[in-house]
Amino acid sequence: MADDLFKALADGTRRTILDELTEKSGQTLFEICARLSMKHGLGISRQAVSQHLAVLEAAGLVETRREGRYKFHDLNVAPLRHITERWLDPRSSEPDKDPS
Amino acid sequence: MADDLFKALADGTRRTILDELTEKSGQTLFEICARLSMKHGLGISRQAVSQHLAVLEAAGLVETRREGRYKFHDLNVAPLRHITERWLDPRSSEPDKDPS
DNA sequence: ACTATAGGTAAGTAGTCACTTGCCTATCAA
DNA sequence: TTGATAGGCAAGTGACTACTTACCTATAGT
Repeated sequence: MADDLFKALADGTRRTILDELTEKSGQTLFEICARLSMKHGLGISRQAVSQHLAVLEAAGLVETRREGRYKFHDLNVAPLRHITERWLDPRSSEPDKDPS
Repeated sequence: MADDLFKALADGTRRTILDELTEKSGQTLFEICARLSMKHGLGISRQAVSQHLAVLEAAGLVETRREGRYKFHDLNVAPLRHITERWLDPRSSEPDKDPS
C-alpha cells in the first residue's frame, strides 16, 4: 500500500514523469515519451515509459481514461499529501505498526 | 542527492527504523535491532540494520554521535520537509530539471 | 590480562528492478 | 481494405539491493 507509493517514487525517471504530468495533465504515452526525450534527454523506449506509468498507477499517483485509441494520463497527488506526516508530525499518525 | 533520499525511503525496514527513532531518539545499533525484533517481529541481523542505517545516514535522515564504544543515532527530518512540494505546490519549486 | 560488549569490513548470494526486444491488438484515415 | 498510429503483453538480460556469513577492531568491566 504505502510501500507501492514509496517504491514508485524511488525511481528518478518516474519522478520526472510526475513533473511532466504536473506541468501538463492528460498526456498520452507518446506525448510523455516525446517530452522525456526532448526536455530531459532521456533515451528511453516507449515500453519502459509504459511500465513506469503502470507502477505510478499502481501507487495511485496516476489515473487514466481511455478515449478511442488514446489513453490519457492524469496526475493524482492525493497519495503524496501525508506520506511524511508520521515523522514530521508524530502525534497525529504514530499508531501505525505495519512494516509498510 | 534527492535520489538518495527517495531510495532510502523506498525500503519498509528503513521506514520502520525511522519510526523507531521518531519514538525514541539517540538509540544505539543494538537498541534498534532489539526493537525491530521485539516490536515489529523482524528477524534481521545486526549487520543488515547497520547497512540500513548507513543508507539513512547517506540520505541525511540520520545523524550519529560517538561516545566511547557507543554510537547514538539521531533522526533528522529536515530532508523530508519539502520532498513532495514539487508536485503538491508546483509554483514554488518547478524550475528544477535534474533527473534526481 | 582476559573477556564480553558495541561496532566495522567485506565477500557472496538470491531476489528485485529497469530496460530492451519481439510480437500482438485496436482505432482511425486514405 | 490497407496502412499508419496508439497501445499492450511477455520473455530475457544486466545491474542493483537486501541480506547473510565470517572475520576484525575498539571500548569497558572484572
